[in-house]
Amino acid sequence: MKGIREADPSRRKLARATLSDVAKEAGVSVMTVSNFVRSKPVRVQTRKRVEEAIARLNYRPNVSARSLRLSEEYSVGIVIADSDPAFLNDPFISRLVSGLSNYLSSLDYTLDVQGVAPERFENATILNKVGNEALCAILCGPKALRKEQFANLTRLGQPIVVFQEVFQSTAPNVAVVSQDDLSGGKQLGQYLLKKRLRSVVFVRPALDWCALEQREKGLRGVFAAASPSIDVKTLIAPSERFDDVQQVVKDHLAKRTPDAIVAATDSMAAAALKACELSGIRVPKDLVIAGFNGFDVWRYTSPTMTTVVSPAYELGRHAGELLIQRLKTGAFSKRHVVLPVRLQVGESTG
Amino acid sequence: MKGIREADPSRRKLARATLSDVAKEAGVSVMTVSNFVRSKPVRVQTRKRVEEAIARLNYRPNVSARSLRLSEEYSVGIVIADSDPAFLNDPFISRLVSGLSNYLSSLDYTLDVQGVAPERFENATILNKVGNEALCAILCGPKALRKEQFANLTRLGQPIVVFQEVFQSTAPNVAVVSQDDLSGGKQLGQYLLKKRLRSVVFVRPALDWCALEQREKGLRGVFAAASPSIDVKTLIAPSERFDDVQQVVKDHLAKRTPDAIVAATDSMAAAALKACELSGIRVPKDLVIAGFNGFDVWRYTSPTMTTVVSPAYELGRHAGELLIQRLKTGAFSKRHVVLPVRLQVGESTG
DNA sequence: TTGAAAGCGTTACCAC
DNA sequence: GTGGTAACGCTTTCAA
Repeated sequence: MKGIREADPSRRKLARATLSDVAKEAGVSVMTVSNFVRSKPVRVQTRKRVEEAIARLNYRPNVSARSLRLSEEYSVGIVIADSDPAFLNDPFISRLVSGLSNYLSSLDYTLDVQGVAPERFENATILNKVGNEALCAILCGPKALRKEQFANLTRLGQPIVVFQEVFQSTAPNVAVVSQDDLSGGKQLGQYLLKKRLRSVVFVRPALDWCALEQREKGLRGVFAAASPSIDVKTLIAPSERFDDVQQVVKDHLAKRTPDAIVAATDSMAAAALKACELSGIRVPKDLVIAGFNGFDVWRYTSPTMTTVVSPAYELGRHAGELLIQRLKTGAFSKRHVVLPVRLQVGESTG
Repeated sequence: MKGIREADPSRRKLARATLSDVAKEAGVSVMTVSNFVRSKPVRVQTRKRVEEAIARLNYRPNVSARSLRLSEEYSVGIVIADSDPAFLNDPFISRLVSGLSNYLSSLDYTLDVQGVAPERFENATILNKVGNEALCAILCGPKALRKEQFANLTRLGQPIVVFQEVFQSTAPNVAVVSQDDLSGGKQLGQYLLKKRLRSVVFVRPALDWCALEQREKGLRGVFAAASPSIDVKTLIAPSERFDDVQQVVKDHLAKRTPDAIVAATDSMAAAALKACELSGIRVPKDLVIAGFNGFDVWRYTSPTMTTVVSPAYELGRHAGELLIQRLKTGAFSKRHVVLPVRLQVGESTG
């Protein structure tokens, strides 16, 4: 009988070569093979035989068995609450996940990705299996809901990093990683202040989203401190979808033309720009526009968009570092990390 | 002694409650708990005790142990070769992965995501461990390299779906899922034919990329068949980066102005549009522009972009279905799937 | 340097 | 309906 058991079509998985299959094939003991696989010293002569046997049998280690034995999973999960089924499509999220994934890969960790509708967050299967040593989460939805989800995450006991949240982590297993959206709002506000504006409209989606609050707060703070006469209005679009934003801005412009529109994200700013174009309002001549994120959208518009650049990739990478360190040392080195953002001036503000 | 062992900070992971911990706590056997967890019939009375014990101990099943026992991982991996570290940032990839992830989640499967530089593909850790029942892959780079990677993937023995590849799958464990880029090129060509063009420039990155070849082939085929007098040139940008494309198009426009520019993707088309703008060429009046993908970029430009819409999300979803069916039945129902694309006319072609 | 045995947490199988 | 036992593939421990 050969080392590999026959494939059984009724089984889900093809039977694969195991350590002992390789051992038999190479005429050595299991431990010798195991040592070889884990780069422990093995005599050159034996080493060669093992190497050949592995190649012949196409052996690859079974991570489940290894994990079970070591109580280490070498795997991290990320749950992303988003109302869009194409949750990775958000450039903030795609960059963040890329950064996290790359850092983990460099340490031979695996990243499990799962998106979930905000209201079904608790049902995400990734939360109900112990298969990851640690978790990351991006929450979404009304504050009360998020608070509950945050509390439930804490209760899981695993090391967890939550992105872009306002809540304080009360448990030693939870850390929060954010970008400085408050400062982003301030930076943009201070820049716009120089434009001697009298009226500003802040466009945001109806969705309760923590970063947006900070952006608006920073912006309003600057204007309020500088001059009480500047009129700052908030315009709420039914969603952050292009058409919704465009419509809401268009309707507003039909009534009056402000000096500036600041949108919660660049793509919303692009929608506002389109609305201006359709309303015959020239940007930046009649009206200036700015957004947040600084990913790619700012390049595509004409004029190019003034924006506040988000360090999304670094957010993911940073979370990875924090988590791995937590796993290695048993404690988070920091429980709250805030990365800086940076204003990038484009043509849309003159 | 309590059921849960003390946490040992030197260990990577907190010790968690096991089935037998719960069994002791509830005063029943391990099997009863196991049965309960897996929704097998358990007497109501016992059921309640188990339920409480689980809650008290915060028990969650250990997937490694389960996987080991069942030889089922309930996990699929995807390797994405990309020269950009923020590999998920490509909207085609982010949609594809979202579609795959959501389908798998709905069946309680997990998705492991790993990006890798094209030349380091073989080193991707996800390929060297058995921890996924099946794999998906997006290759990238010169054809010869991709062919070798394709062959190596085949050799892994796991069920595999490769996206957007030209190679025939010779092994029963490999399927290829693509979109009909050839037809996309043709559709766009046929539409442009009505514009009575005499000269067309196709802009593409230097990178060898299988979908692009098909798009160009489809496009050229239509023009060649319709009229040998139409001049079709290919303009190669050093990369698909915005600046690179913009520069290359600008340089070309300095020499001559074609009737149409077709770019390999919408973001490249946006770069071409910007180059026209800078060169004082009016779109679509002096020159028409079109791209491929139909994700979001087409909305942001002004004029909006004519494009060929890619079913990226469905590609991912379809691969998921194929893979799960393959795992269940032991054979792929189809070894080659091609999803249709669709022309979407915007303002950039008049 | 190599080998034998125990055990990680779970489930299939068979008794009761 | 419930419980005991063996086994999944691996690594740690201890002996040779």
